[in-house]
Amino acid sequence: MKEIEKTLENKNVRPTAMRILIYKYMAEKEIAVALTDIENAFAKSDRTTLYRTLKTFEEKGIVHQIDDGTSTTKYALCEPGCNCEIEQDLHLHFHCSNCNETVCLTEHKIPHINLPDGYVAEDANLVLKGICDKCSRQ
Amino acid sequence: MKEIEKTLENKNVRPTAMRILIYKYMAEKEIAVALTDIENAFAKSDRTTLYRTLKTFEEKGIVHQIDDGTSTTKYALCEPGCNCEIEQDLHLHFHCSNCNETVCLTEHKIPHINLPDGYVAEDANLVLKGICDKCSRQ
DNA sequence: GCAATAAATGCACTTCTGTTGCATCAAAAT
DNA sequence: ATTTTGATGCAACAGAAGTGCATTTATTGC
Ligand SMILES: [Mn+2]
Ligand SMILES: [Mn+2]
Ligand SMILES: [Zn+2]
Ligand SMILES: [Zn+2]
Repeated sequence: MKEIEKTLENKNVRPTAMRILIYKYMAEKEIAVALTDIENAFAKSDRTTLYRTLKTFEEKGIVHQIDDGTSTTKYALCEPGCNCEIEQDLHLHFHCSNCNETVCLTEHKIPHINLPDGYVAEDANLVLKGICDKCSRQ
Repeated sequence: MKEIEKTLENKNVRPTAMRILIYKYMAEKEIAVALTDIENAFAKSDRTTLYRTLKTFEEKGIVHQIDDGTSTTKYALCEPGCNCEIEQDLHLHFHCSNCNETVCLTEHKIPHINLPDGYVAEDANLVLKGICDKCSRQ
């Protein structure tokens, strides 16, 4: 608990009760979560607050946004040592079409791509879809 | 015009007036288009019809859907010879953060990725974001 | 501690995109 | 010509994202 407070403070985010709860929630899940997931997890919560909390977390490099191809944006805690604010950590993401969960594969970086002349890449998003390890082992 | 009719018929899609217009519109643009783009291009058009037309086109392998990370789904005509219905053509897409246009880079296939044990990939989406050739030459 | 100030939260409401149900219209088959 | 099928148009809905403003809570300077 004190741990989380310190983490937030280190990132210049005031550790309010709600923020600590959200951080804790995300830390316990190993999968990426949507705004609605958090909303459902905390009955007594306001969507806007959660929304703005995630936005703040993202701006301060505490979480990163994931576009997994479903229509809902997901979020996941950044790895310790990740410097999202400064430069993107271009790892890939996996979305399971069976359990609908999305995970960060932080060890798997997006390979460098040679683009046609004139194109300058600044960011990249690679999402693989299929069956995740949990689902395939059943 | 007759060309388009034949193309549609070959894909088992009845060449109605609206469908021919939509196909023509997409063929003239070299960039991926959103439902709203088509809607705006044809004053006298109904969103639902356009929506269902794109859906039909996709099912019949005439267009493919593109998730470029903006909140709106884009569509682009499939290359002649592309067999989307049977197996995905996993080329990459480029989204320009300056002009906001998305293009297919059909020559650039998504590289094979080695996944951790248990993960089975069936589909992949790779979008590069940055400055496109048109914008970088200015 | 207390007033002034700034930040965080909660509520209401809006916009945008995608989607469905159902009635109507047009085309194809018998 | 009648039946049947497919396409279109209107209306309404759902989900996610985002904004404005009032209120509450925390922080700062005195
Ligand atoms: Mn991630
Ligand atoms: Mn494409
Ligand atoms: Zn799974
Ligand atoms: Zn551009």
